[in-house]
Amino acid sequence: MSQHFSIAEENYIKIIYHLQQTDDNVNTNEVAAALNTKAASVTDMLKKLKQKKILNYEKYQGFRLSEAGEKIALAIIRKHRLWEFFLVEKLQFGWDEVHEVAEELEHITSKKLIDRLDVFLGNPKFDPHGDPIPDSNGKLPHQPQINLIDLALNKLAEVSAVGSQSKELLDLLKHKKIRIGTQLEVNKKFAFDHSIEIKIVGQTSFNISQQLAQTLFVKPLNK
Amino acid sequence: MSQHFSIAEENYIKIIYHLQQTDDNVNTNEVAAALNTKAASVTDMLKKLKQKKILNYEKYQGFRLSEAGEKIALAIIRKHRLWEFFLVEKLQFGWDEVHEVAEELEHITSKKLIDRLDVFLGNPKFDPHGDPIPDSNGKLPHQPQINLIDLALNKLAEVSAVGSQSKELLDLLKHKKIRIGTQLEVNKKFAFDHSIEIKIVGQTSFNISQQLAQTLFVKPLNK
DNA sequence: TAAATATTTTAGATTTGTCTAAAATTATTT
DNA sequence: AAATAATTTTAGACAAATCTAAAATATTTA
Repeated sequence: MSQHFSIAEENYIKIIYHLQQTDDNVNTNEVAAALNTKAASVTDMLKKLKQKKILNYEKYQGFRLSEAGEKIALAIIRKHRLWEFFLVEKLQFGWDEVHEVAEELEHITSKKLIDRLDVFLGNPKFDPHGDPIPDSNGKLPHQPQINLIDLALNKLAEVSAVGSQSKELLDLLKHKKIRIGTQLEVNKKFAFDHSIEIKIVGQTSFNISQQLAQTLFVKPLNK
Repeated sequence: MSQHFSIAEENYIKIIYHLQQTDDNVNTNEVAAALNTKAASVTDMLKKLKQKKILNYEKYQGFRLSEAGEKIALAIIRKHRLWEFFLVEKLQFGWDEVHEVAEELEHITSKKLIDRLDVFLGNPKFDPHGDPIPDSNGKLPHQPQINLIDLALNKLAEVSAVGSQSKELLDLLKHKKIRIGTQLEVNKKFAFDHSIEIKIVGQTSFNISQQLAQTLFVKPLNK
């Protein structure tokens, strides 16, 4: 029946999925960089994935996952995000320390396990970083969020997701006391460096860089 | 620092640990049979484990884990049994369907994860099959008791421990008026469903399921 | 558009864990 | 204690996933 994939294959599938969200054609070097490996190794794996009908790929022409490949990617992402939710909600991990552990847990194969875990956690729709969790059919919940940098002035909004899971970013957010669900508004935008002044509800306002504002996503609240 | 072991190595370490509990010298064929592999493959791995100081091994002379090896084995067994407990208590798996999933989960490396899971589960001392769970230092809980299912017929015994603290189990035990110190004997064992008929001192006898009998531990009394 | 540069693929090696078949060693029988 | 049987190890091969170095192709630039 359904094929089995090695951990190495799964890691390629997942990375290619993420890369093709922004690029319409993924290329070898990007994947090599993301997986911390060499271009030659990537080519070898691409051939294998193509042969397994997971990948649409022609030599030198770039590649994308096939429909079957996307389904597999979403199943892995579902596992990753549900485990992250578990680690934070049930085992009191910080949201900045769950990523590596979830990288291992996402390769546990039992479908029954993950569907039961989903129920046990109360069918969460978003992981601790605000990323949407696919349901057991691979459907992603829709979330109408915008980039913080595009938020209108003095409009209340709620932080709904972060653009990366890097230690550096999470450390900065912890320090600024910004987390998923934090309510804030933008008071001023500075043209000089594109930094913005924000005010978190119940705190005094402060400045954040353009770079930070671009990695934060918010859901406007109708006040 | 502390070495890292592959999944294959961990599986060998675990099997050798289990085998050396009953044999004083483990041999190649036993391991091959237990791991569903060939004797030649076992020999290859033995050399590697010896070189890593995990195994006391001389050609043709049989082998046992070194002290370091036993520590590693106990850490893996700890993970396996805690995950089994989690699956049964939190995700409503049947006690008979957890083994394969736990075989995968036991190789997740994070020590922090497993210690937090331990706390989350309430520091259980026995897994759903009644097997003792090593603590975070690798110490096994002392167990001078036997499983109720192994109690000889018509031999008086005293309930000394329960295999879990789950609400469901405790609810059932309350209803059946079974608590620590209760004196009882087994009158009959039924092969069909492995249920047993027990008689609590001063009460009429009744049947209990295999599952319940396996979560109860008793200390035989010399009457 | 031809040359220079960057990207991608191929060729051939390496490591891990496995295998089969044959040789070496140990254990058992008669 | 010699012959037979069983076990264990060695030798050599293979698949998966990786690597380096070189060749092939595509892209950019002058």
